[in-house]
Amino acid sequence: MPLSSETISFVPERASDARLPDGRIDYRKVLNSAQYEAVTFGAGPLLVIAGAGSGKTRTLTYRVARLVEEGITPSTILLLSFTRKASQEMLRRASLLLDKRCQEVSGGTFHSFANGILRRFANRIGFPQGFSIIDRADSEDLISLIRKEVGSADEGHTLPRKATLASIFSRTVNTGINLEDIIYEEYPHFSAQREHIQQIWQLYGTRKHEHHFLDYDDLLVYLHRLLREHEDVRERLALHYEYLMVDEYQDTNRIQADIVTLLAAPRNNVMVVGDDAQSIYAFRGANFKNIIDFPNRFPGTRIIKLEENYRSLQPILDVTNALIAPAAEKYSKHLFTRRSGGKPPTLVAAAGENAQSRFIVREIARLKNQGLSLQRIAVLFRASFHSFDLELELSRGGIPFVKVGGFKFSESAHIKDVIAHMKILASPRDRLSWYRVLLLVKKIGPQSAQRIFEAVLAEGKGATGLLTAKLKPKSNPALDRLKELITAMDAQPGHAVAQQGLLVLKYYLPILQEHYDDHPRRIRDIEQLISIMERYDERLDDFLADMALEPPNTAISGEMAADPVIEDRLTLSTIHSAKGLEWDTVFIIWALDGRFPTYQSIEKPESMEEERRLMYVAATRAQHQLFITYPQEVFDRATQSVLYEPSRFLEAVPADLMEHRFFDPRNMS
DNA sequence: TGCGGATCCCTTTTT
DNA sequence: GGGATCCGCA
Repeated sequence: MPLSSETISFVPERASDARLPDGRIDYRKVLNSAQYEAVTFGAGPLLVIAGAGSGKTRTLTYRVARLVEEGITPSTILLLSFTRKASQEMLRRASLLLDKRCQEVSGGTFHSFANGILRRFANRIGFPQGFSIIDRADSEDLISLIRKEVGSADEGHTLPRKATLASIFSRTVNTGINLEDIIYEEYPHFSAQREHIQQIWQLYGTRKHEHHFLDYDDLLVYLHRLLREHEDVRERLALHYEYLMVDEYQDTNRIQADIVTLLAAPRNNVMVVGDDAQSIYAFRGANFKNIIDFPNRFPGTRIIKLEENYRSLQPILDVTNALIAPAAEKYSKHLFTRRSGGKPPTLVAAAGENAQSRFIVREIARLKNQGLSLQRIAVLFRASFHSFDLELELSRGGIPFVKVGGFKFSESAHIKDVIAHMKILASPRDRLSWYRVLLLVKKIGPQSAQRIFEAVLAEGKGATGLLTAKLKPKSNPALDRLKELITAMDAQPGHAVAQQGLLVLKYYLPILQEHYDDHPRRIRDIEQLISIMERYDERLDDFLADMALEPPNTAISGEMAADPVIEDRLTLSTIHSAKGLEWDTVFIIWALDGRFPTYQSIEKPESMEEERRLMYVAATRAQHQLFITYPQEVFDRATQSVLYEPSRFLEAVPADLMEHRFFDPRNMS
């Protein structure tokens, strides 16, 4: 588990410190005046602008405790946050403050909340037999099938790749801008193909509907539609949820803001918390103007600013304030701290990529010798692949780490393969999963897969239809093995999820060994997946929904990362996945112009603003020590150019606020 | 029709 | 360095 030190440093107040004589929590004593005001705010709309490290989580936690303490029924409080982990953590802390009633507070991500509601009202949205959630990879696979059908009849032009198509589609859904305009504005090089793209888009919608698939965006779209078009449902929900709280409001998109508005009316007991300076999800349709517009949506909004920073020492805060100063943000804040002392952050120019990695390894070894535990250190980067070289050096140096963000465990081919076998039992009409399963069988290619799928469908008996369907090549030993698997899984008493997983593993093992040289590692991954399955008993649908909505966010790579015995590990994380967390010591690597900011964003002013906020988010994770490093000269394949300038965002930081160093392992002893 | 090999492309962040 | 695509062979 990627433990942030925040998890560790949160010490629930000792009863004697934090209680009034009558045993109630003494909020005034443990909160500053702005936090206190937010926590004790009564009814109506409330906007809390919470600067980095200003006790945002603390404020939400105490507010939950306070509402429950006042007698509000916990399940009528709805806490929407960015990750399920974040909301669980808040409820856990609230429980420590008050009691376990806080665990009954409703909460989760927008997507998981939507999933729950839509399952209850599936008949209202046209899916009386339910639906399955497809993740980004599934959605790309579906798009890819359609893409092949539509083909590109035009001479010389090629259609965008599946991933690009998926991004275009998601963008139009989440921003509400129509497809043509998205293409013209953001993908002008595909303008000539816009009619084909439009066609794929329409077919994608039809196919999803036929298969009862909802992709991530659909969860929000259908929830929105449900609330808008079924007033009785909206009213029921709005009456049920007396108090709404939304964390990280700066990262919501238009649909999410509308959902909040619909759920809140007419009481409008809605509290949103966020920081416009930390908005980093515009690429997925988030619009930080939501937070600016909140008071317009909810007239009479009380605005509270949390401006005292409890996280970072003054020298770090000086640097982060300088980093964000040039940003065109709307809610101005003046972050200050009473935590003086500490050294200025260090800016390190390394001789090259590997020198940068070696610097990190050397520095971390030094910190560890000084007694700092690895759990309290993180290395942050813009893109997942930026840590590859460092991962090798860390392994070589014997420093255990966990990597968060980027490619996920659940996205790797072998995990998807195993899950596809479970899915064909749960939803036998799922074409994607059938194709995936069938293509793994020897001698079966796309043509046969399609025929077999149609034949099974025609049997109308679920996955076991494969046993009776008449298939062309009469004998195929490999296919017979698949039939045996389906028989065995179907015969599983009660269909215990983990038992089915074990059957799949046994069947899949030879395929895995043939396909991958690194099968031992992949087998371990699957075993880990099976241990996750054990938590679900016989609830296969829940398991599959959770794998799509809340997959484990840690990427497994390398021996060190996979060893469960080692507790104290360094965290490697994308900046996006580090949001909301904090560590004693933070390293930001690849602060090199062209990498961070990425070369893709350099020509786009809005993207550059977002990159700047990312740098701000990264730097504000540090409590006591901050290192920013960049390799001095690197050849970049993508742009065919040499990158050598430090990140332009560093120009905003006066030279005397940082200590400047140069590192070349060849010149060191 | 399946499959392996060669070649040309682009390479971010996540629910 | 990986995916999409094309081509030739079984």
